[in-house]
Amino acid sequence: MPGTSRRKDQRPQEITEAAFAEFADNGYADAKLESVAQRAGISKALVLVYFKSKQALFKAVIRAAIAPRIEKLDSALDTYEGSAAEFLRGPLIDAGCQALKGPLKPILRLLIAEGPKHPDLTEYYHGEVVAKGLRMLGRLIELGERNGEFRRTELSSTPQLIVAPMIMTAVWQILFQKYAPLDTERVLRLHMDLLLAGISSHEELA
Amino acid sequence: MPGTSRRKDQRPQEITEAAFAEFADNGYADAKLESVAQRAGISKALVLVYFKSKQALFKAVIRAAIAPRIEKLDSALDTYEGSAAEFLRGPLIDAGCQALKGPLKPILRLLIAEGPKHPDLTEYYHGEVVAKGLRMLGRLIELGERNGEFRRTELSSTPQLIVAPMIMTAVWQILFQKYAPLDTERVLRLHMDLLLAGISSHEELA
Amino acid sequence: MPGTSRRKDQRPQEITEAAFAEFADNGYADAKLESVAQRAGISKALVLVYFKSKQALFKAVIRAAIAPRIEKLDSALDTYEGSAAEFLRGPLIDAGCQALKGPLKPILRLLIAEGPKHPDLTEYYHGEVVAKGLRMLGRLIELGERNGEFRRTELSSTPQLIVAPMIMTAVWQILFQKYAPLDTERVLRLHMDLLLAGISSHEELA
Amino acid sequence: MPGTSRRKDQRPQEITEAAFAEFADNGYADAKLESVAQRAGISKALVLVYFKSKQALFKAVIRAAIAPRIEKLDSALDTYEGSAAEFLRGPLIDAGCQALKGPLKPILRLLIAEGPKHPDLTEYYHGEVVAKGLRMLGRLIELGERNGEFRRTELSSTPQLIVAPMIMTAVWQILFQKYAPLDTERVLRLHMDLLLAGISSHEELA
DNA sequence: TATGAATGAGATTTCATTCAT
DNA sequence: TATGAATGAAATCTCATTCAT
Repeated sequence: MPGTSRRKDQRPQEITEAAFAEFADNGYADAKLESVAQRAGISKALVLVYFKSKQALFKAVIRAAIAPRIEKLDSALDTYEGSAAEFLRGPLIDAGCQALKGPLKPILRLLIAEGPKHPDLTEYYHGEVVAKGLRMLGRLIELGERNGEFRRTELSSTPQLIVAPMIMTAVWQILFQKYAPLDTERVLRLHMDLLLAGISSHEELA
Repeated sequence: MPGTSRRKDQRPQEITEAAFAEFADNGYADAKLESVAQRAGISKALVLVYFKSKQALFKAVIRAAIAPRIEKLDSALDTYEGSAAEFLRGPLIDAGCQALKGPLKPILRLLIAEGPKHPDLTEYYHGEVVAKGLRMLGRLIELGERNGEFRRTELSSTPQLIVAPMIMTAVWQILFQKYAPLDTERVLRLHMDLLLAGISSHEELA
Repeated sequence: MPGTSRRKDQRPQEITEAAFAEFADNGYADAKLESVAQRAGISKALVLVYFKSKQALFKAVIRAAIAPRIEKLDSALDTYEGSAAEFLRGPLIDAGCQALKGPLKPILRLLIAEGPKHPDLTEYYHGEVVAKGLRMLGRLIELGERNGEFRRTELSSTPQLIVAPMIMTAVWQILFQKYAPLDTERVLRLHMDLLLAGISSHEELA
Repeated sequence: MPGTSRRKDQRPQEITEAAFAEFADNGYADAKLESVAQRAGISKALVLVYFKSKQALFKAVIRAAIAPRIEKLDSALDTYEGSAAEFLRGPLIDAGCQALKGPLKPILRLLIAEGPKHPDLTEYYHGEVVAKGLRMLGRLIELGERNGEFRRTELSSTPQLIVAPMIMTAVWQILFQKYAPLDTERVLRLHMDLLLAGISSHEELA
């Protein structure tokens, strides 16, 4: 029954949420606008009123899923007080666990599958999320080095290594969680232990 | 073309190779049997004579791409003579670099994208390649611990951490290589340095 | 805008004008109510308040475009004083040129394209415009024959021949004006010269 | 039942013929591939195997309908022996009558309706058919003038006037044939009489 | 009157798959 | 074995039209 004139401004979000679920479940190609519409409780056509095409919807979904991460990152380190090591062990691992419980895996999966066809998406994701996050980590390591917490290594210029286990875990859980579960927190914590042991400047003194 | 090369037993391989290229270029959904046939220099219909369906072809492709990795792994460590650290720094990093130059990325991409729809594939991949490799790495670490090379850590029970940077690099290069290239060898080497520093039993004290 | 100009009775005309432009530009099938509404500065729904359907709008547009022609015709000859030949050379050619500068071409195009689906439209057009005009031309020729200006021919019963070049020119300009422009006035004038030469009663006697 | 492997080379023509009928009946926009397929006794999909899209099919149809006219034109005048006037009265009128019985009207209707959206089609039609035909007529008139059959007029540079009644008749029959039939041959013959009277160098006086 | 929101119906197009040869 | 010809099923997208406000 048309003309219900419902919350127009909620609709886009309702749709992207429904679409995110559909895309996450089935991947881009197997996602059907029909299903998206059903999940959102609306007609197929209305989806296309709000998003010009399936592709446009997809991009909107990815952006909408990514956007919230951006703000968190920005303020995370700035407001932090404490040693670099404590940050790595505390907030960073927490953030990693959160991400792995949240939509990181679907996003990663969708990006890996469809990214090569949508360079603008990967560029956006890299610029807005990844590069920023890595820069922050790089600065953190440098801080630790200047502090004397860490010895000088090349880690600050390759901060990807800090989060590599997070990516690995995501991939693992996407592929193998069913046959060989991997405990996120345990992995991240162990990695951080080893990494900190590897870069700390002096525990060997003791 | 060597004698029109129409021997029945070469065909399957010719087709899976063509199909691998097509799948790698376009992903599963956008791969067209027509293109596969063209790449293989045969007719679309013949593809389906050898492989009952697109899905069956896909599975065959993945298996064919994975199979060669299996044998390599098996013999790698057994025949090795030298310290655990040397193995990690030498053959392992080499293998990682090789994999990243070879078909690891396409395979990873295809598995991540389509894996959830083909549990048998991921199970197979896990059982035949991943689990074996990780077991080997676990044993290697234990060996080093018994050697006295490494201190006792939980690494041997979470050997994924050893290869996490390889996965991370693959993902990175799939997504961002265009905007922010990442040098495989440098990453793997740095990671190994830090990891070994983290687990070494620090004779450096002496 | 004169006082928001929202007087109910202007609306229909505003809409048919907008619609005429849209139909003329895109043809019936490719004309979109959305565009009509935009051109008229109103909402799509309001178009359908005034005209029950796209088809109804189309008919109204054609009628509105045709209507003004009717009156002109009626009085044209009645008030004319002078010889038949002078009328053909003067007012008639002028009218033809006017028509070809005005909406004759769009109307013709729309009628030809959509007419067969709307017999009532073509019937109306024929009855109200074409037949009347032709009857007038027939009477004019008869007048000239009685006058002695023209010899007796069958032209008076086939007055379409008098305006054939006008139709031809319209069609030509619709299709080929871009590649091979045709000068309206030159064509009509030449035709009239030849026609009058063909029917005049005796100048060859001299 | 697939695989019938019928006359592959007849199919394109079968399809264009079916499509011509469908387009002629319904116009481009209302023509449905489904109907075309039915008329051709094949499946919708097969139409698109032979013609990449509806538009491509349309163009092929127009070209196929036009092509045969081209050859006829070329040889028409060249082989003719006799006076210019005889040609105009004989073969030309015959050709006109033929055209009006044949597919001229549908082609004209389709071109008028869709031409503006397909400039390549109208350009092709103009170049291959119209311009050639008109050039021929122009030469014919000049011939007659040199013969002494005709007096010097501008007709040779505006030969469209010779065929204007043909176009007019086509348009008339498309629109009004039902309410006010127009006899093709009578119209063309009368026009030719008047035209020849208008341009003849009137030795008839003597 | 006027509109924004919503939908239903339908058409083109794509492609894996089948079958006769 | 090998293929060309053919099709069925499905999915995106378009748009006139409706309805509640």
